[in-house]
Amino acid sequence: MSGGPTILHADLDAFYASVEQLLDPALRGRPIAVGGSAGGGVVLAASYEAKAFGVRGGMPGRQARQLCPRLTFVRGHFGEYQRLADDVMDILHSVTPAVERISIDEAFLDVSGSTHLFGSPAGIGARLRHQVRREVGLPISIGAARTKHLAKVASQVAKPDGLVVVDPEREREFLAPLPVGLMWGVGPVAERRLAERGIRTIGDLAGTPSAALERLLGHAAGAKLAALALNEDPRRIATSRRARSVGAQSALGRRRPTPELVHQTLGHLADRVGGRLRAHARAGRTVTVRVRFAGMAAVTRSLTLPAPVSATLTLTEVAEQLAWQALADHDGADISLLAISVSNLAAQQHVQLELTVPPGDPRSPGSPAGSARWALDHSMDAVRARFGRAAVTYLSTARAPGAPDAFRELAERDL
DNA sequence: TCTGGGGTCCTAGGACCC
DNA sequence: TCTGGGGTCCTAGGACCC
Repeated sequence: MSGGPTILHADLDAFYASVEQLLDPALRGRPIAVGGSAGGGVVLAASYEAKAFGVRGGMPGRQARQLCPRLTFVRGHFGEYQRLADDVMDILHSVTPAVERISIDEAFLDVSGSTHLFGSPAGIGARLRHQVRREVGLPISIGAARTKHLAKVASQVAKPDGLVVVDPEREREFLAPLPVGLMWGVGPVAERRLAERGIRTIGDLAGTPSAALERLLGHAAGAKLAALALNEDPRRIATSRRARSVGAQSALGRRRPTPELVHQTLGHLADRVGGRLRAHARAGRTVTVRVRFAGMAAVTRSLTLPAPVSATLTLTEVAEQLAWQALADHDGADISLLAISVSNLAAQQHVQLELTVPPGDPRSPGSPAGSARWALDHSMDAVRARFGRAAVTYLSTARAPGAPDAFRELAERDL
C-alpha cells in the first residue's frame, strides 16, 4: 500500500524565540529566553544560542541565568505567535488538505496525493521550508518518512533548520543508533526504567521482546513502544478531532487557601472554561479539580453529574465543593496551584441540559435562578464577542491570577 | 531549583448490573 | 449459603506530549 515516505512532520524551530528574533533584529544570533508573566517565572522558549548553554523550556528563569549569564529575557508577543503560526499552516495547506495540526507550531502532512502536482515528498519538504523562510521569515525543520513516528523522529534529527528523509529501505539503520528518548511516549520515567535494563538506543529497544517491555512499562505503553520500535505505526493523518476535555489552571506561588482566594481563583477558571464550552455549544458532565500544594504534591477530586453543565456559576460551585474536599484532607497546607477540567463532553443543545440539580433547587434552569444564570452567561458572552474578554466580568472573577490571557489562548486546542 | 498552561491516554480498585 | 464470569461506569493518580 504505502511504499514511499509520504508523511511529513513540520516543526518550527524554537518557535517563540525565533519570532522574537524575527521581530527585533538586535536579538538575532544572541542567547534569548521568552518569559511568561512579568518578572521571574519559567522560560517558555529558548533560542538555539541559549540552548547551547543548556537553557530549556520550562526551566526556572533563575536557573537559566546561572547557566547563561548573558541571557536576554524578553516578554512574549503572544498575538504575533498565533498570527505567524497560522500563516505557516496556510503554507502547509497549499500542498495538501491532509494537514493535522498537533500544536501551535507543529503539524503532520500526508502528501501521497500531492506528488503528481508538486513532485517527490523530499521535494515538497524542501519547497515548504523555503516558502516558510521566504514568506514568513522563520526556520522550520521537516522530516519525511513512511509513518508518523518516523517522520517525527526525522524532524527532530533534522533540527535546527533542516530536512531529513527516511528511505523506507533504511528505517532500521536510521533508528538503531538514536536514543530511546526520541521515541514518542518515552519520557523521563520510561527512559530511566529502560536504562536500568541496559536499553539505551532504539536498536536496543527493537531487540527487546514485547512481553518484556510490557512488564517494564505496563501493558499498553509496552506494546505500543514495541510496535513503534519495529516501525509498525498504524496512525493516520486526522485533520480534525473533537476535544475530550477542557480545562484551565492558575499557578499561585505559595498561598494560604482562604475562602476568598479559592472562590476568586476557581470563579475565574470556571469563567474561562465555561465560556469556551458555550462558545462551541458544548458542555460536560464530569468536573475535576486539581489542587497542588506548596511542596508540588497534587491531588484531584472529581464529580460526575447526571447532565452536562457549562454555566459559569454552576461550574464554580461544583469546583469549590471539590476543592474543599481535597483541602480538608490536607489540613492547613499552603497551595501553589488550582485547576478545573471538564470532561465527558457532549453537545449542548438547549437550556434543559443544565439540569444538574433537583427541580426546585435555585440552581435548576427550571427555576428562576437557573434561567438567570443562562441569561447572564449568554449576555456576557455576547458582550465579549463584540468588545473583548475584558469588557465585562463577574465581580468575583475580576482579578485574573497567573499568566496573561493571550498566552493561555496559545495553548488552547480546538473544541 | 522548588516549575506555566493546555491537553491525551492508561491503570487499578470499587460499585453495580446481568 | 456460597459461588461464576463479563461488562460498564466512576474516581484517583500518573506518565507523557506540546
